[in-house]
Amino acid sequence: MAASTLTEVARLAGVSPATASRVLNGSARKPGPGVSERVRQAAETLGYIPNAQAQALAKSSSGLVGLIVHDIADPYFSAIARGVQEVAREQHKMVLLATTGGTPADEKDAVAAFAARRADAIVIAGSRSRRPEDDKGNADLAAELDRYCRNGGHVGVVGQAIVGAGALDGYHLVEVPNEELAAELAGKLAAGHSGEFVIIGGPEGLITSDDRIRGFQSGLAAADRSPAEVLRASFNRAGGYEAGLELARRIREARASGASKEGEKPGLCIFAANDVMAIGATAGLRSQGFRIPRDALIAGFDDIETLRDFRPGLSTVRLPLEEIGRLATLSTSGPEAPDGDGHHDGGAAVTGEVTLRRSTEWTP
Amino acid sequence: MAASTLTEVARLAGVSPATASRVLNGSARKPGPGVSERVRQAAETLGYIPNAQAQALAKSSSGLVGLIVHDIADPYFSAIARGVQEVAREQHKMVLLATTGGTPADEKDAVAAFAARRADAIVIAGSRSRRPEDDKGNADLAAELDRYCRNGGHVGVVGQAIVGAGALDGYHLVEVPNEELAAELAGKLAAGHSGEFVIIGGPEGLITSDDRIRGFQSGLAAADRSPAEVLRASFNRAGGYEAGLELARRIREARASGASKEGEKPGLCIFAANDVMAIGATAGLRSQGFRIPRDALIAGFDDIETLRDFRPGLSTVRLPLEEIGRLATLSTSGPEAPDGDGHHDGGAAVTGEVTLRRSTEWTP
DNA sequence: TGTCGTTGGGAAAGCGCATTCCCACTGCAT
DNA sequence: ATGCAGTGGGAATGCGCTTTCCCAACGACA
Repeated sequence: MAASTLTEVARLAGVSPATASRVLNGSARKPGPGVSERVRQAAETLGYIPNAQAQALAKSSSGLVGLIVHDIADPYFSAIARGVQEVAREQHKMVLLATTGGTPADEKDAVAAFAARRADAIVIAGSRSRRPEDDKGNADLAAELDRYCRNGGHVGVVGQAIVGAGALDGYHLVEVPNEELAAELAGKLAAGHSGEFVIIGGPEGLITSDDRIRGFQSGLAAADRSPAEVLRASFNRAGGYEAGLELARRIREARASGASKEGEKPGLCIFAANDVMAIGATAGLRSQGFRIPRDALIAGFDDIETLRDFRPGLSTVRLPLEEIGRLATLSTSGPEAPDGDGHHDGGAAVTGEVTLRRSTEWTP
Repeated sequence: MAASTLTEVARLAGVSPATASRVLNGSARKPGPGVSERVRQAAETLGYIPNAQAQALAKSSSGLVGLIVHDIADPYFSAIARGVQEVAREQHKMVLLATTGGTPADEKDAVAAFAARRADAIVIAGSRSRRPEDDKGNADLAAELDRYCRNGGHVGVVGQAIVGAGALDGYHLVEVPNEELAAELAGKLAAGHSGEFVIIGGPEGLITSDDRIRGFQSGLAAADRSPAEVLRASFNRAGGYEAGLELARRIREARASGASKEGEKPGLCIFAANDVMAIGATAGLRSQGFRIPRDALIAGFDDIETLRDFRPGLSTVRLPLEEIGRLATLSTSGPEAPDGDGHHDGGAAVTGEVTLRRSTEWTP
């Protein structure tokens, strides 16, 4: 038994398919009440479910929103996904999920797949990269996106503009003031910590990471502190863990050389470019017997939900992740917001909040 | 500029649409090499992207996998989602996401939407409910699913059979031995704890929760212990937190009445029906000044990834969540596995592992 | 009473593709 | 030279729905 079609419903109701279509889907023309009732009855008894594919084909709009993330199980992305999902639901759309691990080539494939499905909008979360080895991939991705936009698609980008993408209509950006917030964080940390700073960042070229690092450094500079050394690792917990091990080694050396002592105010304050790295670093340090904030201070970025139950409370920058997902999605469908701030589209901007917790608070 | 169509490609290549279709999509009939090359060229220069909607309509198979979860930002679900996503990717399918908060009515809507999109398969994660107030919703959901299956759809269910769904072909179950594992956990905990047990469960009727509670009780019984009292709360962190507050009150009373003393081996061992509840409960207790495992022992269930960085290490039952997602998805597309175990389909089963950590380990 | 605007419904033309025929042509055995 | 299977390509149909166009019936107005 195949699913019943509009034609069958129409026949049962004794009307034409055209009429049936008019009553069952929100058409401009409203048929007479008697007819409507008959059609609705027929649809009910047949258990009619409209074929969305056919609808999409006929009116070339699919009711689909594509979402591209690095990893859906990463709390940062799943929070954004929740926001996207909410808006999609409100708009009676469905979200199509693609996870890419951040590889531009995979992201390009995802965009192509979304385009093939004629998704009404695409939301891209996750940092773009500027690494030379990704140039080719980025160019391809940008080309794919441009094509998608030229064909009438809308893309909402979280964080930063797509490298190399044209300034087309259809691009919408949710700006995250990573640099400013990182600077502010640095300032506040510098006020409470007189020792050294070190940064755990993602791979060089990862824009979000770079922005945060740059911001942090400039914040340090503004507080008359010398620039922090930057450790590079992958932009996830594993990377943070690695870096944590390395830092443990250094602390141990400092202790051995007498440059610092256990029980003293820690000489090191770590800034990890995102929370999961901070968590990883904490785990790495802990595995070597070091404690936060006893032996080192540490701060992260994002304020992912997981932190609520992380001990010690991690200092970080609160980002309204769910809201970011919402905004990115809304921007793709919203009214063509009047442009006033120099962007080529009505992009939205969010703000964050520096949140100091116990991980950067040393008490004798 | 609208996206170019197969017909345009065909015209450019100087062939018929039929031929173009044959070369660009894996058809059984392979056109001659000269023609193929021309068509491919034309497609390339036009930037042709096949319209998946039209393809789906024509061959009635959409390459879509629907995934239904309660909340995509819950680590339990996002881990499963990751598994589903992986398999989908391997099979060159895309996943459609729906989050329902566990409401049967919403789940029914999601199934209908997936059916409308002619999803090749639907994976339902998240516990079904048996509560009377959900009877109607469950029945509707089951009816919707039955219809979907009868129309040739495949559904993969995580955990337990759909209440009220017929024993149709098309249902595939990934069995999770919640009851057995909970019993095993109870046994191991009873070996190390001579005091009282209390269970924090989800709402009565939530099958996963009920299964785990029943298992835990029978495990206690097997160890000659009296049944634990069951506290009911919502099946998430907030529910756990509530329960944690209540338990804090009780511990305080016990202390006040002299029934227990601070610094003594805790008289209470808590079993939360899932990890996020356990985490919530821990937070609730902590907010009242109580510590784990100093003032109470606690264990959870699932071993979500978040636990890796949760202190104290939470005793739990390790479930291969990602694998569960994978299996559920594979089961919907796999070979019609020979049936031998009495199920009406080739359902898969996973196993878990009791994992004891510091949260249930009291040291003076 | 005749004409004109309105209304409610049907017929038909796609939307972009897959696929089933069908045809022209080749190479081979008879 | 005739028949045949086999091959590579095109024409046409249909997937299920929307939407434009068209037509009949109806009321109102002069």
